[in-house]
Amino acid sequence: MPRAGLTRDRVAQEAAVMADEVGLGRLTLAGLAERLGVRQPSLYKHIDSIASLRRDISVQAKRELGEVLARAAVGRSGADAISAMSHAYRDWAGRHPARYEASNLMPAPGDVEDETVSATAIQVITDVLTAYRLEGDDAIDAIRAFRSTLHGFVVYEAAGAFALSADVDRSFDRLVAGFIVALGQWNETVPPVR
Amino acid sequence: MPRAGLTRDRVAQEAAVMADEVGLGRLTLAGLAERLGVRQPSLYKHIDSIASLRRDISVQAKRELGEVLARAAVGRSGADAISAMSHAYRDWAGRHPARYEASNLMPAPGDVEDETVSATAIQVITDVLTAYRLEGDDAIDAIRAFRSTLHGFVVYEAAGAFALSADVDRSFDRLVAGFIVALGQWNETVPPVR
DNA sequence: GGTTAAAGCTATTGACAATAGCCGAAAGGG
DNA sequence: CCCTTTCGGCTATTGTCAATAGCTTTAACC
Repeated sequence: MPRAGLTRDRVAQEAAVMADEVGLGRLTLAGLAERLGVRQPSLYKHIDSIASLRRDISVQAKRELGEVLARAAVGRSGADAISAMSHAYRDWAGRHPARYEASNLMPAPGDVEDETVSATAIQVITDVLTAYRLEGDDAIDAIRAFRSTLHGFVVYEAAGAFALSADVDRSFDRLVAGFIVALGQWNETVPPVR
Repeated sequence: MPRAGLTRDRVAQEAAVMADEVGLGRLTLAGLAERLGVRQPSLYKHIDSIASLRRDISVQAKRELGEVLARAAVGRSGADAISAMSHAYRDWAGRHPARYEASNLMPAPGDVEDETVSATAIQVITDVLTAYRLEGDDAIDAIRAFRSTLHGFVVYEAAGAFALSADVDRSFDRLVAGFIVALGQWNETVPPVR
């Protein structure tokens, strides 16, 4: 029996491909092993557990998404950068549903690599919002709002929750435009103390 | 062996409670049966499958959420109603994480009860946005944006993704305030044709 | 070429959903 | 009030998972 030449990266890579095809929740070691031409227990020479495999997919996905966002924002600023980044985000999530889902898994406390790559991806967003001269908590609020807005839309779209006939592309354009409008008045939107 | 007096509703009710405690993905029939004082196979006298149980939780959750939203909006209109509904939404989701997750499951095609209760919950949102005199696709875009905004925030908050020190309540207030600002200029935010 | 670590394998376990088939409890009609 | 019938429990079992134990073979290095 010749060796299959697997590595931890190779296994995670194929796992991501399989997950995007069948869904992250339907990723099984038996199925993955078959794709890799190997028996199921053999995978444990390369992974610690299926949880650790999902973590590897997550780290890889965060890295990819961060790069996609950075590439979309390069050479642009302000509303232009936000719009470009938003569309790159939605596009990537749509083409890689399971990777996208995995990219939203929180790092385990103490997992430095995962924490680093997560922070790096978020930093791209932070940098783009900097053009609006937001600082401190104002900036944090804006980043949280931006991420929430994109995430909610992408999740609902992936779930097929936008069933009506209205054009989903147009809805997304308006969502982004609306967020940019809100951002332009961000300092005037501080709600009354409650 | 005296009868436990179970019904399909009673099982779904307890399942929702258990799911909120341990997570929807960790809901098991063994655990549920133990809570109900019954052996695991006995549950099949009341449910068809664990998928159908999740569907029952989903229907129940959609009904509850719809009622919560309707109650929050009653006697209010415009920005006031949107704000009240938003806070009721986040509050309910925070107190019932698994029910909330279940409430976002899509109805199976042809499941009339599920489709009805889903539509009813969304209708509450539609009614509130009506105050902004949005019609047709404009209204659909606004509803999609509103749902996306709330959902994204609630999901990230539940996942613990807002780890920084900044006050999450304040971030949510500003998110809602920002959406209301965007809504006020909704007709001016039609993006250029791309 | 011999040693050894790594990478594959079979066999097995334990958790889980699900099915089959039995048996006692409760409900209703004569 | 008993007899029948239905229905809600039960035990036993299966198939699919992830995961572990322990063996064998490959290939890398001296």
